[in-house]
Amino acid sequence: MNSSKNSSNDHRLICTVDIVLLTLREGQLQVMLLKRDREPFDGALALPGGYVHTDEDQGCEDAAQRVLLQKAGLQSPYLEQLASFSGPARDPRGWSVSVAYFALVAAPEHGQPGQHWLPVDRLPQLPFDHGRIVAMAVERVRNKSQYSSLPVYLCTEPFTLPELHAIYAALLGEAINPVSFRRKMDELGMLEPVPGAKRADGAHRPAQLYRLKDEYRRTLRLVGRGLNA
Amino acid sequence: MNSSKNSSNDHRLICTVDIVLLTLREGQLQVMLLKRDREPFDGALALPGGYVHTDEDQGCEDAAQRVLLQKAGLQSPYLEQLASFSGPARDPRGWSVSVAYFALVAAPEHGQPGQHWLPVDRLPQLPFDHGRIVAMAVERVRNKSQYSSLPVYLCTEPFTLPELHAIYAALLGEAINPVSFRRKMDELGMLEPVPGAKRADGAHRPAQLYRLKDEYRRTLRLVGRGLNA
DNA sequence: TAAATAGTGTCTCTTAGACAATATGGC
DNA sequence: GCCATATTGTCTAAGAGACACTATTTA
Repeated sequence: MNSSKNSSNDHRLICTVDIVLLTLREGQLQVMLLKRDREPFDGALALPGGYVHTDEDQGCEDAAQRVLLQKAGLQSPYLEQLASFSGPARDPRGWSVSVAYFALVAAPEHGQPGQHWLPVDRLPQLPFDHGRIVAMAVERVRNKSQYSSLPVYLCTEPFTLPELHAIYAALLGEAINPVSFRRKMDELGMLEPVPGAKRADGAHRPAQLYRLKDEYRRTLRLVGRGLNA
Repeated sequence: MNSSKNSSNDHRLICTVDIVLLTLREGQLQVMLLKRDREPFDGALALPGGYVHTDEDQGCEDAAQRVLLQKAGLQSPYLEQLASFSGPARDPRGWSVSVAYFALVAAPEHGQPGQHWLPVDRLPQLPFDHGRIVAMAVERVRNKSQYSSLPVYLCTEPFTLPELHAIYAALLGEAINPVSFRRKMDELGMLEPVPGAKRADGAHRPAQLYRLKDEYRRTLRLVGRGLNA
């Protein structure tokens, strides 16, 4: 049965990667969108993405890194697979699978030309199913922020504890007890003070600068019991 | 540049789904494997899987449900997307993407013919990258069991609290304080006692039987602060 | 030295775990 | 009634939040 479908070519389909590149600026989680320069949806703002190149990529994550470098000029920020999205209708070119990733970076000083950073809570309608993809990425990031060190990847090193505290609070959308916050960061043992370095930022006591310990630079740390926000 | 690759056919590739079907029997998490009846790896034990059928599936999840029905005779147990696995070498047929799902079922009375249930902690070498896929599924399930109602999908309804307690303990691999466990289940408000129904199981007080409230039948509940095991 | 934020000490409150007491069915 | 496990009550301990206090800088 079904012999007419059994050539393996019948099972080949379009496979792309899409990147939800997130940062925090002005206290808001923002996503990077690019203006598309080809059909479909030529001219629309959309997630950076592209085809998987089977001749060079060793996996979809390679494709994601490639897209990130080419389209955002970024080398290896925090990158995590989000989920795959698939179906006959999400891409007008036909039945497709997109393996979506999300990446976190510290707010870039100068965006590259053509990059548009938009607050994730006030996005226009996006092409394909990019709206859903962004929504899932945001949910994942907010959720993980409750019980992990994920938000450090939104900071430029070195950073102060008050700065990191503000980032957690912005992500979670609520105040976090500063005493508990310090206790937790202390327990995690992931940060080390930069000797003698402080950040003065007004007419008051300057804050100690911290950096990630090397051994935690590429690893998430989990907070016992979460931040209990 | 690259104009030689720009026909969309160059970007089509093999896409499959694989299912990690898990259950708990004899206090162990076990995974269902099938003996493959074709190349590659003809005759080897492997995860049930199959090609995505672009002519009938509305998405990879449809394909997963289809595979689950055809190969395990199961209709819609708990099913969740795990992750996608891809690369040039994982499948000898060429560069491929597999969207992996995991599913939970109560221990089936009589396995279907050809099904092999093996404890996840003592698996032989598996073909493709199925070993890695199973490992990730197990990690996900154990992790989610710490702070959600996921394990109820491993129970046959109705069940008693001591039964559910034993399932959590087996999954997490450690004792759980029974008083805290009851408190948590109570707070979740997800279970309701089946009026008058008890399960007698020896020369002692029988236990109250519970069932999932309808509104929670397809939803995970999250435990505040987890089970703190 | 006043103002302002950084950072610490400590008390309180919530919640998890320990343990003891009670309940109930089979024998 | 005895045994074994179910179920509940209550005390204790650990950890989170509140709040007050000290530290350190600029103006």
